[in-house]
Amino acid sequence: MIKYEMIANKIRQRIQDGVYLADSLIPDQVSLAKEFKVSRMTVKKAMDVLAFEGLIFRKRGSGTYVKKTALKNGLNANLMEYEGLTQQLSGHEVKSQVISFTVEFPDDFIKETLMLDKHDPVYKIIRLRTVDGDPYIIEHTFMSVKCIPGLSEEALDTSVYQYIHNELGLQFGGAYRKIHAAKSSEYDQEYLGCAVDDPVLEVEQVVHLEDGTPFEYSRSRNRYDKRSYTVVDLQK
Amino acid sequence: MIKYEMIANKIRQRIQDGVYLADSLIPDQVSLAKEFKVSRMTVKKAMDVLAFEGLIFRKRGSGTYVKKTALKNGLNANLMEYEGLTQQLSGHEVKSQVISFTVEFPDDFIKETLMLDKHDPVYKIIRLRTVDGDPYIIEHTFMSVKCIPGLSEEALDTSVYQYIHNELGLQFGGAYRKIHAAKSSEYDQEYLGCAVDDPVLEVEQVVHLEDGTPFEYSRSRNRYDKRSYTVVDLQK
DNA sequence: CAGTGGTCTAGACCACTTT
DNA sequence: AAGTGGTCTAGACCACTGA
Repeated sequence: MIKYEMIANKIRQRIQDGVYLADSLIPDQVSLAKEFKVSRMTVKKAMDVLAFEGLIFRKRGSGTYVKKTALKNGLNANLMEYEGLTQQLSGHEVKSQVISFTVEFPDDFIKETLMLDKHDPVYKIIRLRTVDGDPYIIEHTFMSVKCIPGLSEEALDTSVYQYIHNELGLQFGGAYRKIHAAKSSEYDQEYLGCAVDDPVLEVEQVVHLEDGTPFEYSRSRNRYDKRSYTVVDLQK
Repeated sequence: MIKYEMIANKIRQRIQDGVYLADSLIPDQVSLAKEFKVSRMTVKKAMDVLAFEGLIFRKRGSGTYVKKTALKNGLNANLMEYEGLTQQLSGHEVKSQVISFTVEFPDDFIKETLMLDKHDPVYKIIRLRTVDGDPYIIEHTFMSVKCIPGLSEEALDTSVYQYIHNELGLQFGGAYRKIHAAKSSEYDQEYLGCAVDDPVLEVEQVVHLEDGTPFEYSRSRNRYDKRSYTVVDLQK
């Protein structure tokens, strides 16, 4: 439907198919505009998309090149976004076991973090995530009831994010994450089945809606031998 | 010089100054185009910049709004990019102590990771980074000599990245990072001065040039009680 | 239905690189 | 000097929102 996306898709396909080789020039914008029968601005916008994805880079006066790493990091880099554990480990049996699901009034920290009034209740969720039966992550989540009404244990079993997006029609606006190493607590050891001297990888995050409203604060403690956190920095 | 950047700067300033309030509408693109005496496309491009920075969001048919979190996360979020430790902790005395600086031929892993021939030498650098005299990070770095010729101990004392950018005139193309928790080794304990049962936060990274050439592989082991890794996800 | 932002055009000028 | 990508214009049409 949208022209510049269709052109971006076609060029991306050509890179993937080796029509345009890594580390070499691709046709100039004027030629591509002629080929696709669009204006040059539209071609440029398609190129902006591919540059954003890290597939190409441009040198003014010189031309547009395919990056050396286009095929290696390229296509899946975008899919590696944080969509929960479910999407990341396809081919394995990923399960969520709800250990507790309650509602309470927020303490001062949660109240400030989620920009709530002290009388606004929050869900408090503790979930154990297992892969092929082995415990990987124990996750403590606080979510604003005001933002996310009608959350049920059923939605927890599948994907909370799908519930928010599909059922409530809300858009995400991003997240702020802090990653630590920590000593495992007895609680971690019990649920993750890790040794007393095993550390854990803790990911603390605040997730926002499109308008900036923070709706979730969570801390997930990951078995250090099973999980790492990856970041792709595309130097925008 | 560039119009859309100047307009973006002015609008950003107005958000910062409270002329445009958080969680409320800003003037439509046609009005702004008239005010700044430019075409609407140019205003839109300025808005694209601010949307990318997470300051505003747009709803087709409705208007352009300032995000609730514009002031809180907004301006510094972009500066928080990875520029080494030096920029992150201003006001403290950050020092780099070079523990070893040698050149050798790459092992198989480094050869593959940096896309080298087995006869291409690499720098091997071990540095201890201290803040106000306290050890924070021990960093093992491998850099391609072919990519970064003429690296000296002098450049290590200040900033390797500045040397690459200013002296060699090379552009960065981003990085791929993997963050783990790990048990501290005797080596860590010696240099970081941490206890036997202290974990470390390990950041493993491959840094690329603009054209995709990987020029650095490094593993930095951080004192778990002093350092964490933060990620801002703007949901592009 | 009026107003909003998103897309697209055809053409212009500019900054820059390469020959 | 020729060719590249970046910016900008004035105007058009579209999809969507909200009164």
